[in-house]
Amino acid sequence: MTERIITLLIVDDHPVVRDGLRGMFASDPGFDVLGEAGGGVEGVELVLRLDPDVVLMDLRMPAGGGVEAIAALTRRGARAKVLVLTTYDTDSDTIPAIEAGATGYLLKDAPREELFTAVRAAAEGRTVLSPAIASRLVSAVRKPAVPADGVLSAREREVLELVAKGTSNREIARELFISEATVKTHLTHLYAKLGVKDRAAAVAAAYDRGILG
Amino acid sequence: MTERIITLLIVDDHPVVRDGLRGMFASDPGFDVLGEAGGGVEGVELVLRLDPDVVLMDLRMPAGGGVEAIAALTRRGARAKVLVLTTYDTDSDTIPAIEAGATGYLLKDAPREELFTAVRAAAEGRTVLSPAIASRLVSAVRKPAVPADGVLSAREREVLELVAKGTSNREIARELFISEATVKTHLTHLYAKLGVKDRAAAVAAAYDRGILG
DNA sequence: AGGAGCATCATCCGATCGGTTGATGGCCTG
DNA sequence: CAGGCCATCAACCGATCGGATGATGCTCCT
Repeated sequence: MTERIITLLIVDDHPVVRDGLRGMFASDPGFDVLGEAGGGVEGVELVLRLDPDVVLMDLRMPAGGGVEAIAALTRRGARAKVLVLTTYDTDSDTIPAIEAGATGYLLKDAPREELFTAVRAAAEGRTVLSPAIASRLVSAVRKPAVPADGVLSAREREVLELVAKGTSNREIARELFISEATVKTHLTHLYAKLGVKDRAAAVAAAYDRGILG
Repeated sequence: MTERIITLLIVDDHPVVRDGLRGMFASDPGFDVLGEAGGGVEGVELVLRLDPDVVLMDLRMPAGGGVEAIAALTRRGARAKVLVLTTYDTDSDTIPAIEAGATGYLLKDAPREELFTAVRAAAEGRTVLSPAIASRLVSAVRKPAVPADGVLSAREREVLELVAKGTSNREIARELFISEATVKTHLTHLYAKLGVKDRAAAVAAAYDRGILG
């Protein structure tokens, strides 16, 4: 792998941040900042024109949101990898940004070396996530495990799974080698636990809480 | 934050790997390997008995799969953080492992220092993902954005939404200012479209296809 | 103009469900 | 060892559902 120079584009509404990043990357001959934009719309234009390897993108911007910009680039099949650089890890746009096609997601307080590493990784298409973001992602995926799933007993879950497949009580009984009465008992119990009154609502509640899915 | 010693448990079916890891961590006074297990079942037992800070867990094991072991620990509310250490990044158990409650996920070829860092991070509850795994996670999150419905008519969706809330046909009729007969017609139609035979299965199918949720 | 799809309504009936009450035995925890 | 949670079973009954069938009127597209 040849040590190519990585071309960059900086998109951030704060001139101070843009200058800071520009200076930082200028100090390393492995990078070349092609340009800057102060908003998402302008950023998309520049990306299409300058075709950088990596785009450092802020999310919160007045002139064209970062997420929309990322989505626009993804839609147009831009070659550039987008590395989100944001200030707050509490940002609610985290997941949307990643869904929109961001290659990485870092906090602005990341140390200089980490930033460099991340940009190189992004240029190669590798995913880079700061720990806080990784946690958030994991939580998003884990929605089934975390939210108190210990509510239903194993047997009750088993019955519920069959219910979700459209199985009748009698069939469930046969399937699980128990009597229909027992199936009904399990159902009444899990209705109470889920706070619903029929099987359809139970299935919905189970999906909402990640018990099914 | 006091620099506490981090206690470890190693779960892997290969003695060589166990020895290697043990030796590696023995060389650093910041870690204390409490024990080893050769399988998931044994691993769970040891975790409950020794109560380590971090568990290094292999996924592919003959005696009790890693994913099951992680799920078991999560279910029992074990304090230990699980750091998955596997050989292949193509492992299909990646997502399940994380869903089951793994705190981190690394490849075995990770450099020694990275491993140490990851263990310390895991001990603090921070999420650690190797790049390949991060990519996989991102893909998993990004996937659900695609699915389109369009199958059901607006009215049918409306009925289905109420069904998911446990509303009876009669109540749905009142709610939508139509007759109960009409509600049933909508239902039979949407059952056919979704390929199911009752309301519970319809709700499940709708969640699976992203029509509800 | 004609057909397709949608929304609306009606009736009838067997199948299924949900609620209730009551009971037995196993397992774990305090 | 008592009390709690779980799994199991029973019998009964009213409420609800699902299926079949047939019909009317609307809109959209061809």
